[in-house]
Amino acid sequence: MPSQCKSKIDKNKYVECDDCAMNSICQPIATAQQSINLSDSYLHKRISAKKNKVLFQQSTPLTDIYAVSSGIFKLCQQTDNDEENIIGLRFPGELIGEDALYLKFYNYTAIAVGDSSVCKISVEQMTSCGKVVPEIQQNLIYLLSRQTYIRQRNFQAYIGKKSADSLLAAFLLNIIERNANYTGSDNCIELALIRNDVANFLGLRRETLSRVFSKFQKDQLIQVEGKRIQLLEQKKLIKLADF
Amino acid sequence: MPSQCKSKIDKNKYVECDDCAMNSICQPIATAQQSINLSDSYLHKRISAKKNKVLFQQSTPLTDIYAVSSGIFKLCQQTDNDEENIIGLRFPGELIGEDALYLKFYNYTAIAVGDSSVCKISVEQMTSCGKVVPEIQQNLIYLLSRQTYIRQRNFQAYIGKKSADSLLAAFLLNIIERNANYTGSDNCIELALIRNDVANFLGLRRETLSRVFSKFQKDQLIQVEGKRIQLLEQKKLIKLADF
DNA sequence: GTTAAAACTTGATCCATATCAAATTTAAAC
DNA sequence: GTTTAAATTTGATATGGATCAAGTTTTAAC
Repeated sequence: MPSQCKSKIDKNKYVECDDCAMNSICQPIATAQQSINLSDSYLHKRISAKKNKVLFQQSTPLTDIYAVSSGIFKLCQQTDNDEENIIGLRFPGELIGEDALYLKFYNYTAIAVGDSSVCKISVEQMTSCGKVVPEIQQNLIYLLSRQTYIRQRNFQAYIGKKSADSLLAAFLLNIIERNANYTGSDNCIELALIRNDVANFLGLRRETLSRVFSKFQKDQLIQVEGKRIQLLEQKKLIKLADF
Repeated sequence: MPSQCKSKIDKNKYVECDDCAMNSICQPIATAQQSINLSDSYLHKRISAKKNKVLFQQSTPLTDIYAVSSGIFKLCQQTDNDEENIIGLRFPGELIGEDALYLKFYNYTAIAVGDSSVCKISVEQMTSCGKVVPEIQQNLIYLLSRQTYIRQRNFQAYIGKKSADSLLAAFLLNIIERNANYTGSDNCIELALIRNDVANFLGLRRETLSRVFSKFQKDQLIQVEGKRIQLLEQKKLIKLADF
């Protein structure tokens, strides 16, 4: 039996630090000498970001990496044909910009979908700290290896999928899984994204996406009420998604 | 004018250590005390892997991470419907299995496409070394951040693309870029993969892929001779790929 | 080299998604 | 609250890729 789905997520709710990917590099560290509180040096917590706020622009030099604290961010790239492609989404507890650690430049633009908030770490200052506190290095390794795994899993979810049904099924399962800790539900989500953005991300037209949503509802696979989407038949969706 | 393309790549050619993603964690490290040669402790160089050799099976515990030294490996997953999905390819200089550092389990099966070779690092032994030689940690951070970037870039290349034309264009540009250092060519590749595997990876049927290959040749975008593929109109392909 | 199997290509038809068009619902601005 | 714009849905038609079928080429086995 599916777990109860809260009718509305508290807009002011931040992700728990324990559920945040940045946790390993933002918590106080107990060393032989003392417990260092890093929040004073390189960490800024829960900075508010209004709807459509641009965290950083594609091609600008890396200065900070972020973790989503509340809300959703979309990662966009301009194509040669001057269209905007959404190439990723980030939910509470997830990192933004950490893939620029290697390149030193951001390679997409990050935009707040609705009113949101982020925690922010200065890369320069963290690197300085890392030279004197080895634990920071170890924690960064953990963070990056976890991130590598997540990226791979995300890639697998979409590569080789073409049918609109399997794409939407994969998308819904993916975002609900990624938000389960934050929302407290493993079958339901309040998705602030408009359909147009979802279609853009999946490479479908909005009309097609709308039709698949309608079909899934008719077939009793999902239930939609405004922004709220609930999965009714998780197993059938997994089969559809070809996981 | 496109650079000359060698008619055949030397089958016995290994990737240069300087061009290998594993480089940062496999080279001798100069410490205050001494230069440590890690090849004695956790590194096995250039192990031969015959065609169809399985490096590791999906769901088995992580023991080693690999770098391709020569040849190509395909990463496969079994779906619920018992089909084999190719969810990734690895070329010389690229890592395999490093995304399991977080999960501790491999989440795909790695198979040699043709006769190949790999360098292999024991995770357990490397971790032990890392505790006494801090430089190893720093190098591992570099490696993982680079890998995170590569994954993101790879993801971007395919997400949101549906047309067979754009998928193949993106694929060709992607693999030629990834192999440029190894092959010495930025517009040409000898692809050991059979078309069936390419189609599987891209989520197309082999007939469709064949037709797109034919069309690209007719339109003078590429030139194909057996396994050898040369890009003639890189700019048009970039436009097609919607990069 | 000969034979058999595997890989690749091409054609015809069918179906899923894109496209074009218009109506309806929802959200934002005033 | 009213007005306006944005988002979403639904219908009709066109198109691109899947599917089925058969032939050709390439590769592997002997």
